[in-house]
Formats: sequence, C-alpha cells, structure tokens
Amino acid sequence: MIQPVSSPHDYAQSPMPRRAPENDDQAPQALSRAPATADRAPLPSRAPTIRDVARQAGVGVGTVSRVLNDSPLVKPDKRERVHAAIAELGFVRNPTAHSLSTGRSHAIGVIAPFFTSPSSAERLRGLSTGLSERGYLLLLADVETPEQRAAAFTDLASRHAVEGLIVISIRPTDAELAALARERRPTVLVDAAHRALPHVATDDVLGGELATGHLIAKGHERIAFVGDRLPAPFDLTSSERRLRGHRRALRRAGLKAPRAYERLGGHDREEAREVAAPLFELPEPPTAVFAASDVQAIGVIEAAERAGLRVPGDLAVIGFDDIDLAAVAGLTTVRQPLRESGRRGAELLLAAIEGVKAPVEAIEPLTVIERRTT
Amino acid sequence: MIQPVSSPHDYAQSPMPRRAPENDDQAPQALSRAPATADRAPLPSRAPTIRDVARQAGVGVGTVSRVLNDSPLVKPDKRERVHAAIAELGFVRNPTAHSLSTGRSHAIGVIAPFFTSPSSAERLRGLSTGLSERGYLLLLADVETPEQRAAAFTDLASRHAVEGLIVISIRPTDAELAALARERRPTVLVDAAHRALPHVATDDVLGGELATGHLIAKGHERIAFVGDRLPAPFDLTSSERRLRGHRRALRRAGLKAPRAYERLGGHDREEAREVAAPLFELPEPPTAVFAASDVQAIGVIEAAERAGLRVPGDLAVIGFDDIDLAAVAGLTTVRQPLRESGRRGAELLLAAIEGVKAPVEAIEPLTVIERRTT
DNA sequence: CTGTTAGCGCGTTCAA
DNA sequence: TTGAACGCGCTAACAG
Repeated sequence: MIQPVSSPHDYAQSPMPRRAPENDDQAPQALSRAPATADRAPLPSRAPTIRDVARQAGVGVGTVSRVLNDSPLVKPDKRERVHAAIAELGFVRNPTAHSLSTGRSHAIGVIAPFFTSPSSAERLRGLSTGLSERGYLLLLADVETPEQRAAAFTDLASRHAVEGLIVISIRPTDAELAALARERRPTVLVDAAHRALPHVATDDVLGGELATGHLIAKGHERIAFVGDRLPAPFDLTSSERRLRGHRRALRRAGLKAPRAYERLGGHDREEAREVAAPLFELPEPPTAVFAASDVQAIGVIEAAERAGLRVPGDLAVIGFDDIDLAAVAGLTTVRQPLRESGRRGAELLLAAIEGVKAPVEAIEPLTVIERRTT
Repeated sequence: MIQPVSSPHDYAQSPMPRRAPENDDQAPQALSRAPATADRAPLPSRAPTIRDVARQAGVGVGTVSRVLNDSPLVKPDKRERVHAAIAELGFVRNPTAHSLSTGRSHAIGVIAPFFTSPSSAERLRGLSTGLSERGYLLLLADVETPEQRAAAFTDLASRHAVEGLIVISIRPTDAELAALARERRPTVLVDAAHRALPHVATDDVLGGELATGHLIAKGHERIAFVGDRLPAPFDLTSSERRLRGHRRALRRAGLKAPRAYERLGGHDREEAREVAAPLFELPEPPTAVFAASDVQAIGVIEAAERAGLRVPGDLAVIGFDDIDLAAVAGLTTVRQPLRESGRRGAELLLAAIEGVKAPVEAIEPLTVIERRTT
C-alpha cells in the first residue's frame, strides 16, 4: 500500500547518488545494489512483495514470512537466499498488510491541546518516551478548536489504526465517551478524571490549597486568583478545581475571598495580563496572586510590572505546573510531575492493551517550589 | 483488527452509562441502542464487519461499502437500512483493511528532536496544522538519542503505514538517505537542506550575520558566540552556519574574531550557562554575545548575572529563533518563522504525495526583533 | 442500482 | 522444514 508508484518527483526522491545514471528518470527503484545481476528480474516499478521475494529466492512465501519474522525453523541456506533476495529487491514489508494480518498496529492515538498548553506538551513528552520504549509510536491529534475536538473523538480511532487512545487535559463528554466506546479501543485519561475510564489525575483542589496556603504562610491576607474562564475553551476544569482549593484555603485561614479578586480569562499570557490588570486598580488591591498556571502567572507579573509594582516586593505571585518557563522566570509554583504523568498514562494504557490488571487511577504528587516571586 | 476482544478491563472500558444493567459484566458491545430488538443477532464479541452489516441489512457487502463511502448510487431505502444496521451493530470500519485496500493511510511520519528543542516543537505545530487541515494525522518519532535516531530512520516508515515523511532539524546521513529511499516514501526536510530532497530551510549564515551585525550596529566591538558543540548531538549544523555568519559579519566590520570568544556546548540552558561563564573571566571580556538559540541566550544571561554583570548594561545578548520564551525574557533575537516552516513542509510533502509539481526548496525569511537585551 | 468476486500483502495453519 | 492455501476486512471491477 501507499506506494506512490511512480511519481513525477523522482528528481527529488532519489537519494541514491550511486545509482546507474541511465535510469535516472525512471521510477525510483530503491536499493538497486549490484546492478550487475539486476537484469534477472524486470524490476517492477511497484514495491516488491513477499511473493516477489519468494520467486527471486526460489522458495515459498511461507518461508519468506518466516525469515521475516525470525522463525527458527528455516534452514540456514534458504534463509540466506531469502535475505539475498530481500536485499536485491529492496523489499520492505508492507506495514498495513502486516497490521491487518496480525491485528496490531503498534500505534497509540493521542488527543490533546498540545500547543496551547505547555503542560500538555510536557505530558506528551513523558508519553512519547513511555510508549516508544515499548515499541509504540503515537498518532497525534491536536485539539485547539471545537471542530478539531469533535473530529478527534469521532475520527481518530475510526480512521486510523491505533491500539489504544490517550486523552490529555480533556474531560470527554457523554457523547464523546459513546464515540470512544464505539471504537472499542482501550482509553486512558491524563490530567482528567472519569469514573468510567482509567486515568491519571492531579488533585487540583489540594494544589490550590497548597498554593494559596503558601501565600498565607508568607503573611498575605489579600490574595487574588487568576485562572481560566468557565467554561474553558474546553473543560479544562483543573483551573476551576484549583480555584476551589484557593477558596478553601482562604476560608480555613479566616480570610476573605471577595469575588472581585477572582479574575478569569483565557489560557495564554496576554489574556492573563489583561484580566489581572484591573486588580491593581482596586481600592484594596491584593498583595498576592495565585495563578492557575505558570503561563498565566507570567501574565500577572507582566501586568503588575506595567502597573509599576515590583515582584515580589509589592506583589507576590505563585503559579502552577512548574514548566521550564517557571525556572527561567524565577517563578514560585506548585510543581506537578508533568512528564511523569505522561509515563503513567502510557503504563496504564499498555497494561489495558495487554490485558493486564492495573490500577484504574493514579494521582500525582504536588509540591510547592519556592523561587523569587513570593 | 486490534480488537481487544474482551479484556478483563471492561469495568474501566464501558463508558456507556445508559446500558442495560444485566449485561454489565459482559464484553463491551458498543452502542447497543434499542435493546428492544437487540436479540435478533447473537451479538458476536468480535467487532462487526461489513459482512455482518450486510447480513443484518439484508444487502450485499458492496452496497454497505458504497454507503460507507457516500457513493451516490445507492437507493435511499437500502441506504437507510444499511445505516440502521450500522447503528444497531455499532459497526466501525476497520482502518487497516481500509488502508490495505485503498493504499492510503492518511498518516505522515515525522522524525524530529521535539522535546529537546522548543523550536522544533514549534515547527511541529505548524506541521500539525497544515496536515490536519488536509486530513492527515502525524505519527511522531521523537529523537533524543543516537539509538532513537537510528530506529526512527530504519523503522518508522517500514513498521508504520505512513504516506510520507518529514524530517525536522536533522540532516540525514548517506546511510539514512538510503534507508529513506528503501521506504519509497516522499520525504521532506524542514530546517535542513539536502540537494536530493525537497526541503524548507533557513539561511543560517545570513541569520548569523544579521545577529552580529545588529550588535555591531549597537557599537559593540568585542562580540562572543555561544552555540552548539561540533558535532552536535546530531548534525544540527544550523549553529555552525550561524557561527560562520557571525565571523563573516565581524570580518566585514574589520573586527577581531578570537577563538576564545567562540564557546560551544550543549543545546540546553544549563550547558550554555556553563560554557559562557569563562567568557566573563577573560582579561578582555566581550561586551556582547550572540547565542545560536534563544534557549542558549537565556543561559548566557544567567551566566552574566551570576558574574555580576547587568544585561544589557554590561553585556548585550542576542538570540535566535524567537520562541515564546524570548518575548517573556525580553530577549532580542533573530526571528525565523518556525510555525510557518512547518506549514511549508506540510505543503511540500502533500504536493509530493499527490504528485503535484512543487518547488523543491523554500527559504524562510529572517528578521531581527529588538527587545531589552541589546 | 446492486450482488458477487477478485484482489490488497502478509501471517499461519495444514499437509506433505 | 517447507510450500500451498486460506483468512484478515474492505474496495473496486464486473456482470446482471
């Protein structure tokens, strides 16, 4: 399959500098090594199949298949001839036919808002590592718009051969769950929880408590929150849960949690900057801000600086995630093991694929990393 | 294919809350809507095929296939019955069989050091957008180690059904080119050039000239360079070419380019910090530094601060790429259209796949973005 | 319009 | 050991 049998692009697709020049405008005929004997076969322009190899080697296709799969029950001499034929023809096994026959694709589908959220990219990193170690590759479905989201859930698994699905930072709706169920593929959620699916989640409420608790311990009493608008672009409800933890921490400390101190906006730096700005015009401005993500925290810092405030002198700021940026910016933050969560997700999914009994839920630990902004 | 026929995980894999409770411990039987008539068929535990659908609908498989592919020549009533059967059975077409039959997978393989280099991640973003708009998904092969690199080039296309390959920030060796040729798949390079392959590249030499030229225009005469060690982890020779441009700019301005001012190290912030530090101990320390990437530039700034230098007061710094971080850090840099390069790569590859004549080479424009570090 | 049939390329019995 | 034949699920060509 997928042999662009003879494209008009050979000029650009023939990276075999040591090829006989007289064929230069012919269809690509990969690895025509030993042209001395290459005239034995007509050199079909289509990609060679095991049948071609079998013919060339003078054996049956079964034997070729066995050689291909390192079966021990092939006599050395035949094995040798098969290998020679393979090299001669430049044979590569067709992955699709292989998959159809074996029922395996060694590919995992991943649905996530990778690029709008550095944290989900970092999770992807752990995922990629965990999967590739086990011989799987991942098929990426980025989700930035509602259309993409819909397409991802209904199309990914039904249009592509994947053995399982990982969904990052998105809590599937009931309809999406139904779509997933139709795919009949094991599915694992990362950075989201659902009672019907294995997942690796973060205790965001606790995280919110930790963050605001840290601020309280520093002596702050007027503490604002900057997070995601509700409903978020999608239901990244982590921000909502962190806000809940924030309020709880304030309540426990007997502090006020005025609604004017809760500023919700978009995910990125710019929007965070804008929604944070009015905080500093308040008659009683906050002395500290907990931002639901590091990216938003940076926005808050920018807003503060524009308002002539110094951080942490005039305003303390704590973020969430501990992405690379946090270290660079000297941002105090609540660290969650992003990369590790990807790995855990991979483990959970592979266990499910292999039918191994595994925990359905994994909760990742959180710690406050104190830097220069508090 | 890939039906985990009835895994021990049903407890976690049955996201159909509105299912009849008496079947709750049975194999997942996706979308068993209208259970009133569900007793018609024995509900095989394996996934239904078009044959099952055909039988259920009382038509031939050809008709089912036509309905599946929106062929106009199917009478409405039959079409209706087929749709009903599909819903009844929870049928989803097997992507592998579809691929084998059509010769298309709608997947593109991507080889790149995604996670060690923010710039390649950003390129991936453009790529992802460009491909998904055209109905392709991408199969990710991250490359962080030499082993991964070898595996990526020899395995990706031969073990997975991809219609083409994109290689980012890696210049294939001759052996790798041969492997690519064997795969018989159109291949496009992004952020690398090769005369045998279509590619979208950056004029790094020019970029180096621009960067150092900017510093010279600012009145600096002692300008150092911090970039990648040679040979780089892989041949990300962009750093090398930028160094060449740097030297050229100095030469043209009649300035010295002492070897002690050229500091080469790893790709990340920490290493850049370390290799940059000795610069500030020199009897005649530089007054400005051109770093081959923004990440390295941040490392240089950190080193300068640790040495008690202020930026840009005591030391000017210019980076390369203009990743998000640069804006946050207020870093002056040479901007290259990262995301756009991914899009261009996608275009080039899709053109090749579709057999359309397209330019073999695309060069991306560069501009100096002046911020607070120069 | 629609049912039937022949592949797509590979893995895997099942005899020999 | 090995070759031949069948099946994986779907599409497409062909006859009706």
